[in-house]
Amino acid sequence: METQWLDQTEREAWLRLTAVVELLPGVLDTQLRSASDMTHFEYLVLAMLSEAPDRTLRMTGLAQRTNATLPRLSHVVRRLEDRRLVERFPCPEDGRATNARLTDAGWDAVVAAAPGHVDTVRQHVLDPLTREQLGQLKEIGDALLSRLDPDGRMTVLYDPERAG
Amino acid sequence: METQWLDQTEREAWLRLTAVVELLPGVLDTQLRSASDMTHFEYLVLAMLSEAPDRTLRMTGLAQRTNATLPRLSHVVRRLEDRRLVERFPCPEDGRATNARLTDAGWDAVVAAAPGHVDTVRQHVLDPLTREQLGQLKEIGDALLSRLDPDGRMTVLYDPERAG
DNA sequence: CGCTGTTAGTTGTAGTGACAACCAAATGGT
DNA sequence: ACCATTTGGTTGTCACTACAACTAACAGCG
Repeated sequence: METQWLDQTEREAWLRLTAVVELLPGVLDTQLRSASDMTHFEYLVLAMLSEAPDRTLRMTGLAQRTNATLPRLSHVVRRLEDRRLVERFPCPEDGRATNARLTDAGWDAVVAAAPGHVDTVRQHVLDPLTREQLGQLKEIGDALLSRLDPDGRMTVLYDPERAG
Repeated sequence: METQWLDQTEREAWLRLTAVVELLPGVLDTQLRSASDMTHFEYLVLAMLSEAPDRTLRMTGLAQRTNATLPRLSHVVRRLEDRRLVERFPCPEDGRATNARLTDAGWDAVVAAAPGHVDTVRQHVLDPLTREQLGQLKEIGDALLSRLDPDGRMTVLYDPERAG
């Protein structure tokens, strides 16, 4: 079967998506690293913990919420533990599982980093889009994620608890 | 000044964008690496060269077309050169500049990799979107890139030569 | 010319992520 | 009860990227 090449519309959309995917992480990382001495991914980890009940989450759950693989998360959490921002302890209910909990220092770190990060997100992503485009972006994102992560294993998009 | 936190619409859009940005590179890398023994970024480099006149581009131009920094590109091109997919030679017109040219083996490699790559892009990105959403994605991408890369230094979006 | 500044690119090194191998606890069938 | 499988997580190694420092060549100006 012949490969179906991209027509102009497809090419235009694809070109821009790749550019965004290539450039956005760098912008986020640079800001957080210089302002708060942490990676965007580290920020995500801390932020997810900060919103969890008892500031505690199992590694697997944390991995889902941060779109990460378990090995990657394990390394990062160990480093965060070295910096006393997070602590790990075995899960009482399941001997295999490990819980990660945000320390007070970790809480302070997220609280300190959040405003600058949110500003960056506004400046580079939210502000340039119209209200209508935000809605479109959500729909497009859902469509893509249905293929990128069919089982929704990584992306916990709806959180009925919070979606008040 | 108080930080303006994200409302629900903003949060929904942002959450999905981060997930896509986090997951898409992995999908592309995995497919290309297993099928063609190359990174998505390496593929981009080879593909851009393959479309250039004389299959040759200056490092700076190549960096722009691949949304990369010069140091990063330099390392990657050296590795590609080790694999005989690319060759470098000093630019005759400008003693400072270096030209990168795709070798015949490099050409064969892109040609071999392209169909599988395009299929992956179709499956994971293009197919799940409607024609209308493709247009929206282009507009959204342009809006974001106007902030992520204001000078358009990295993103060479329009290529009048090819945009029949 | 010579000096200064800018542009083009390379290289060293330190930090991170991917992948595979591994271990331990739980589950399930017989 | 017992063994096989699955689940949850960690660790080691290797490859890649970012950042900074550096070199070489051009350009402008006195």
